[in-house]
Parts: sequence; C-alpha cells; structure tokens
Amino acid sequence: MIVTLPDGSERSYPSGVTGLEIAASIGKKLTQAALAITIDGKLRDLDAPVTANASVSIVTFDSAEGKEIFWHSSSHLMAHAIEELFDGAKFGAGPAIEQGFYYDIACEHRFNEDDLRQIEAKMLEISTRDLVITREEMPREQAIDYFANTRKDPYKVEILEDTLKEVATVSVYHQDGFADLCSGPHLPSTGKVKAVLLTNISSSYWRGDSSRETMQRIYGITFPSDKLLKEHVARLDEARKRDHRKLGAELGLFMLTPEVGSGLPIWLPNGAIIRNELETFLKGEQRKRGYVPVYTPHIGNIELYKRSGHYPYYSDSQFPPLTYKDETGREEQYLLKPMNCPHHHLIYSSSLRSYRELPIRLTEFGTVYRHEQSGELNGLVRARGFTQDDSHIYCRPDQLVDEICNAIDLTRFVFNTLGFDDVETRLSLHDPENLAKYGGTVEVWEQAEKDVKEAADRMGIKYFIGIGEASFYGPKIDFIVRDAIGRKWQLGTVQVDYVMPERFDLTYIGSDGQKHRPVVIHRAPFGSMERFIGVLIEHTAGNFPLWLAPVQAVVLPIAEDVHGYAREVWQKLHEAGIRAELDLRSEKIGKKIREAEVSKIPCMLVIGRNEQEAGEVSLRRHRKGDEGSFGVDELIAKLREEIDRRS
RNA sequence: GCUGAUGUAGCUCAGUCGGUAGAGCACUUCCUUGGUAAGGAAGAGGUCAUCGGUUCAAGUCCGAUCAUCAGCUCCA
Repeated sequence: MIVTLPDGSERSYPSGVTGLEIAASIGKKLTQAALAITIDGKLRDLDAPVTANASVSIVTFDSAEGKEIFWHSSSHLMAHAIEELFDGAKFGAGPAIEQGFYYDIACEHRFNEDDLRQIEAKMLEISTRDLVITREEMPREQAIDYFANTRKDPYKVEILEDTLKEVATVSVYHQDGFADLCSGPHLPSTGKVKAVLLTNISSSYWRGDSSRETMQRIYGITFPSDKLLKEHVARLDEARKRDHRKLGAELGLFMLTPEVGSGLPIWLPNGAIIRNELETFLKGEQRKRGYVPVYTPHIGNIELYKRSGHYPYYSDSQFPPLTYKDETGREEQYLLKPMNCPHHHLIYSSSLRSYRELPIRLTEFGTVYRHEQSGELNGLVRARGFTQDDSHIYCRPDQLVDEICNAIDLTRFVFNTLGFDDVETRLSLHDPENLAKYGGTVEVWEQAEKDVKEAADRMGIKYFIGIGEASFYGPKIDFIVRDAIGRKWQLGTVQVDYVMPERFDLTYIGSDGQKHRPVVIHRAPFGSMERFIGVLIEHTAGNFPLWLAPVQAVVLPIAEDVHGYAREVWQKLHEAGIRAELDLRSEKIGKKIREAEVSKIPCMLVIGRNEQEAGEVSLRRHRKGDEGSFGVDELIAKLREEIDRRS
C-alpha cells in the first residue's frame, strides 16, 4: 500500500497502518508533535487505520486544523475537570474557536475566578494522567440512551434528538470516566496539553436562543508547551496596549463620560484633527468623483421613518420619539435621526429629474443616533451617536453596476490610503428562509443580488457570502477589518436598494418621456467616523501617518540661548501649514525627546548652537531616531511633500 | 437587555481584622541651561462611582442604582 506525503514522497506500508505509525517511521519529533492525520484531505484520529493508497499528512499544532483539534480536545478536558470538581455539572456546546475554546455549562454552582485556577490545576493533573482518548461509534438511538441514562446529560440528548435527527450513527469520545458526543477527531491522549489558561466566564443562551435558559460559558486556551502560552500572553498584553480606548485617553483623542451619556463620544482637539483630516481627504476624493454635498437636520418627523420602513424594523434600537404639542393640542413626534437616507430621498424628489442628469450622488457626513443595547457599547467602535460618511447614488438600472463598481473603487482607495491591507469583503445576501425580515419582492432581490455579484466580480474582489446579512432593503458589500484583539468590525459598505425608491416614489423622466424608477446605492467607505478612527487607532497603535498626526512636529531647543532661533523655525513650520509645537521648558533634551516619543509625535526638531549657526535643524523621527541635519526650508518642503502625498 | 467581574488623586495602582487615605508618574513653583527616551527640591491634588442600610465607627460588611470591562443576544 502506497502512502503519499505532503512533500510528494511516497512510502509503502502494510494496510491498516495508523497515523501514529506513519509519523513514527518519519521521525521522533514528528511522532511527539502528531495530533491527528488527514487521509486524502479528510481529518481523522491518529489511530485511524489507513487501508488503501492515499495522500496522508500528519497534523500538528502548527496548522490551523491542528489547533482546532487541540482546542476542541481541550474543551473536553476542561469539561472532564469540571465534572470531577463540581457535582451535577451538565454540558451544552464546547467548540474550538479562533483563539482557544469554550464550553457552555449548566451548573448550580456559580463559577468565579478562583474556580478557574482550580479547574486549570485539575486539567493539568488529568493531562499528567495521560488518558488515552478513544472513539466509539454507535447508533443514534443507543447514544440517546447512553446520554439520557448513563451520562445523564439532557443537553446532549437534545442535540441527538434535534440537530442530529437525520444521522444514523454518531460518535462518542471517551477519556477514562468522561465521555462526550463529538464527531472528532481528537488528540490521541490528554497528555498533549501542557499549558492551560482559562480566561473568562460569561453567560450564553442554550443554542444561542434568548428564550432558552442561560448557561455559564468558560473560555480558555491551551498549548502543547509553556513557552507557547507565554508567547500568547505576551501577544495579549501587546494588544491591550493598542486598545483604542486606552490610547484615546492617553493621546487626548476622545472621551466618554456618563455626564454626557453612555455611548456618546466627545471629540477632544487631537481627535478632532484626525477626524477633520479624514473628512477633508474623503470630500476631496468625492468631489473628483462627481458627488455633491448636502446637509440635513439631526431630527426628523417620525412619519418620515415610518414611510422608509426603518421605524417599524428598528423601533427597539432607537431613542424614544420627542413629542411636541402646540397650543391647540396638535401633536407631532420627532425622531433623533437614526439614518440619513430618507432625507436624501426627499432631496432627490425635490425636483423633477431627467434621465440625463443621473446618476445623482448626494453626500453628507451625517450624524445619527441609535440606542444600541448597553452591553454592546464599546468605545468608539460601538457608540450611540456617530457620524456616517453617507452618500446616496440615484441612478438608472443600466448605470447600476458601474456605480457599484465606482463605490467599491472609492472604498478600496480609502482603505489603501489608510494602510488597511487585511480587509475581508462580505457579500451580504438575504435569507430566503426568513423573507418576513425584508422589504421588496423576490424578483427585486434576485436582480439586486445579481447586480452586486456582477460588480464584485468585475472589480476582482475576493469575497465570502453572508446569508441573512443583508439589510431589509437590499444586499450589501461589507468591508470588515479586525481590531487589536481580533474582533471583527464592519467599516465600509456598499448597498443596493430597490425598495426605498418605491416607498418614496422616486422617479425620473426617461428618454421615452415616461416616468421611471431609479435605483439607489447607499455607500459609506469609512462607515462611521467613530468606528473607523477607533479601528485606525488600534491598527496604527496610535502612530499615525504624518498627515493625520494631531501634532506633526515639535521643536526642541537644547538651551535657552537658542530659543529665539527655535521660535523662528516653529513660525516657519506654522506658516507652511504644519501642525507644530514649541517646547521651551527648562528640561534636558533627553526628557523633551522622551515626552515627544511617548506622545507619538512623528517629527522632533532638535535645535542647539550648531544648528543655529548653520541655519539648520536636526530631525529625529518617532520610533526611528536621529535622521541628521537639514536646512529649514529643505526640511519643510520634505515634510510638506509627505503630508500632501498622504503616505 | 442578559450573565459575570470591576469602580480609591489626572494616570497606574497599594490600602491588613471595620478604627480619621498612601506610592510612583503627571501637574504647579523654585533651582538647574543641558546634544537625541526620565536633572534636583518643594508644593498642591480625594464626598474612596452614587444613594441607602448595618455599626460607637464603613474605602473596607450588606442592598440598590449608575458607569466601565468580558461574553451572550442585536446591529438600518
């Protein structure tokens, strides 16, 4: 029997050889590291026999599959430990996740931090017992009986009776007295787990359904060595330093205070500079691309949102209406604007439109207010008041795909300029199982999704499909990036809408002299200024490119005798439109430099007697160090160019 | 909204068994005038998140509220 290894080499083995035996025949290290195998691409336990010619690879912790198996087995190990420590704990779902694993547990006992340390110790103890993990296949009916009567775990029974009701044979993994329903594969033994960190306890709903009971979810991560755990902890520390909430306070970018309200960020001067630069950048780019600016009020009559359909769909996540009564008792209700589109639609229909003037691209940095659930609020990335770089493009059906492409192109240009290279793109389509969620007809959705796909394909973007991620009025292309701790956030978006034109009876006069329905594209490359800047802070760790830095340069005179010259240099920078500060304190140059470095100011202009005599400045760049001396005008031209290039 | 945790000076944190509140950094003043990541001294700074309760006495114990954090649920 011939086995082909990943490097293309072929080896012959007797039929029935196991993954472990293959690994052993290759090397001692690999035998140690082996967690599972793939046989013709299919993951199997390490003791699974290979019975025919096949391509085989040994799965280790270094691969994504290896980590998943390792962490999935670790969730079983944790459940095993909890079962030994706490009587009556019942287990729900316990999968591997991107960074570790969790298990949902139903238990009378409320778990706390001390319990986590105790469970960690028990897990390591079970690991040292090096229990063999074995797979047992059984008919589903037998498994139901086993989990109902032997394991007495009602959650596993529910999974067997519901989720797995079509499956005839299921597998159960055993390790000593512990057993779990699982398709596998798993580690060969518990001894592979050498380092354990249980990170937090939270709650979850059984099967993610808020009408079902809540369970306690314990998150953790494990590694095959202490060294890898230490590296992981170091990465977490690094991520914490990049947290935009921490950096936002340290760098004076924004603040949040209950005196204003939860989820309502205040932009401090330094943060306002960044936001303003980004707005100027996008406005300039949009002017080139034929957008026209508009402004609309922060509140609007509630009837407007009833008409758009937003109010009934999202009434639970809006601030309650403001009610106004005049002397005659007539009542009017206003809503804090939860989105900008209805206003823009009214602008469109404020005059008769000809097919010749389409597409019309209305743009506004529109501030909106949404009453997000309190538990969802998160610094700038999830706020209750935020500003969208919102535009609506009104076009003819024959222009639609081109316009979507233009919007994608603009979004990509924005992301490239800001250095986001790790962006995922999702085609957010509707869920045919849940049509009640959406407006419009089936035909309209089919057309819209076809157009979106065509545009995405034409632009050559790599995307994945998100069923059920569409908004109620149309499919979207969403651009998603990760924050410092790996959470994903949607930033830019391009959305097609055939529904609003109907609701607002938007029309244009075609070449045939008849009224026609335009199509609307909603698009926002930044998405929300707040969220975008929040993610940008984490992405850059607060080390903004020169064009965005709140303070671009600081002039640092070494002693008082050059203060006059330092002031001249500062004045020239200021006149050249460079945001510069002048540090005239009687501190040593080392201290001034340290403080500028800590404040992440990109350019430090050190000035002493030598520079004064030569009419120069000595340039030190943030995190780079001394870059030598330049003539003042030469330096200003150099910085000016870097700023204007936005590099 | 739900579950859990947290809340002491501008920031980071200490505060024992319930007995009148502490450090470092930052800040202010003074001294110091220096060459690429912290010069020295002094001073000022607190309704211990808020409200209520227990107690002779509460930062400390109990309850409620608010906010924040992690996760769940939601996201136009």
